[in-house]
Order: sequence, then C-alpha cells, then structure tokens
Amino acid sequence: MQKYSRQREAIKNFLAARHDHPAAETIYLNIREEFPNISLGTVYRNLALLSEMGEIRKISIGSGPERYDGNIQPHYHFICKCCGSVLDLGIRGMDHIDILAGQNFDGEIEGHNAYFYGTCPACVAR
Amino acid sequence: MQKYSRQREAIKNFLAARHDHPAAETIYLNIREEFPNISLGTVYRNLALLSEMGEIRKISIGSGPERYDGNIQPHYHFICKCCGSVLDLGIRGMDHIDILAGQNFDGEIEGHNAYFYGTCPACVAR
DNA sequence: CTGCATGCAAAAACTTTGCACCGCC
DNA sequence: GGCGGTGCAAAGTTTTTGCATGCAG
Repeated sequence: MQKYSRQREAIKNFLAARHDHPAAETIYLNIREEFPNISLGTVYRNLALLSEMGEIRKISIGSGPERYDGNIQPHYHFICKCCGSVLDLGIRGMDHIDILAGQNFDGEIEGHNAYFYGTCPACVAR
Repeated sequence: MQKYSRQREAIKNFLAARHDHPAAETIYLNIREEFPNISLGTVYRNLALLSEMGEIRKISIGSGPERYDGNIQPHYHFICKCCGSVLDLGIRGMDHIDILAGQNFDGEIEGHNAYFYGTCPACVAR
C-alpha cells in the first residue's frame, strides 16, 4: 500500500500549477524552496510513481531530459525548435489515427504518442 | 567538406539492410565484426552525421536508448509494450494532422513525430 | 511497530568530447 | 600535405539504486 508523503503532494501540486512542462531538475529546484532537504532521487522516484498512477504525464520531446505535465487531459504538445519551449495544443479529431494505424497491422494498437514541432508564436514575432 | 569513410559507409549499409531499428550499441557490436577496432564514439559520431544529412532517421521511443532507421521514406512506428520491438507501420492519410494542429495555434508547425504502442502480432499470439 | 518514503551518495545508462594519430582527397 | 575521421578514454548528462534513517498508518 502506498503512503502519503508531503514531498509527493508538493510535486503534484507544483505540476498542477505550471503549464510549461518542466524537467525533473526544474521541479527539484522549485520544490527545494519548500523542502530544502529534498533530494533529486526523491523527485525522480515520485515522478515515476505519479506517472504510473496516472496523476501526471511524462512527455518525451526527442532530446534532452524528460518533461512532466500536470495536465492529464488528452492533449498534444508543440515543441519550439527555436526556444525549446513546450506548449499545449488543443487538437480535435485525432482519435481516429489509432484506427488508421491498425488497418494494415495485425497487432493491437492501444494508443499513440505524438508531438508537433516548428516555431512558436513568440519566436515567429521576433 | 565531408570525406568518405569506410566506417560511415558500413554503418549506413548495415542500417539499410536491417528493419528492426537497432540502437547505437547494437550497431556497434555488429559493425565490429567488420571493423574490430571501431569505437562506440565513432558510431555515435557517424549516426549523428548521417541523420543530419538525412540519410538515416533517428527515432525516440520514449524510453531507453535512441533507435536508428535506414528507411527514410515517411512512415510511422509501432512499439510493443510487451517485447519492446519496433515495427514499421504503413499509414496513409495522416498528412492532414499538421494542418489540424495548426488550426488554433499562432506559431508555425513544421511537422510532427509520432509512434503507436500496444501489443505486436507475435506477442498477441503468445 | 512495520514498512513505505526519504536523503545521500554511488553507480548505471547513454552520449558527447578532447586529443593524438590515421588516411582520404 | 592538409584536414576531416578514427580510436581511445575521460567526462558529461540524465536517471536509477543501495542503504541507513525517518515518518505515516
């Protein structure tokens, strides 16, 4: 059975309040303001636990450290090639792609991971 | 200017002949049969070069080491949660998703990365 | 009390890099 | 011969893990 932990709670709350998809290191540095003794190991352990429990989402962006998202509603991400930021995209009508993918495939498709890349609004303006 | 290198050629040919999307380590172990003195560093350097030149494709599968694909034709991948194998999927009609993604977004979408996951035919049978 | 969670540090896993030497052009 | 490529090893980056101690149930 799992026990309550203030550290885990703090990590979860921190992620719920952010929308910039921070990496473990960033989370660590921020949580440390509330728990000066917390260790990076604990942050990683709790991020793994929370994402297994489905309370947060782990997102791989192709290079660099993994990012974490407190928003577990289905949505997609956009990665700016220019500044590296990770933005949320609200895309509708993409549920069918699993079916599309399964059409000439004998295995069982459960789902997919996808992200888009390009130049974000801020970098386009610059 | 870039020079010819037998090692790079061998890596490229090796990838062209495989369809299982090997990791750098696997490529290294195999190329070593032809070039017993080749180093892992050289393998990584050439994989980076080849993928920058667009002669091979680097594919991130969410966890573990990066995989490499000698097939540069546009196609998608399927990752088996059971055995970890990476299979090719021939999916048609997914080009529109970049447009879909750009509909409520002010940045510029260049493209996307996506992979599907589930249970592969071999693991379903088992 | 019992056992999961933590802090700390060491280690693992993966990839990159500095440097002297080698070999393509 | 000049310069990019290689081999080797060291180091960098990100993540995991062992262990003694702490704290929730």
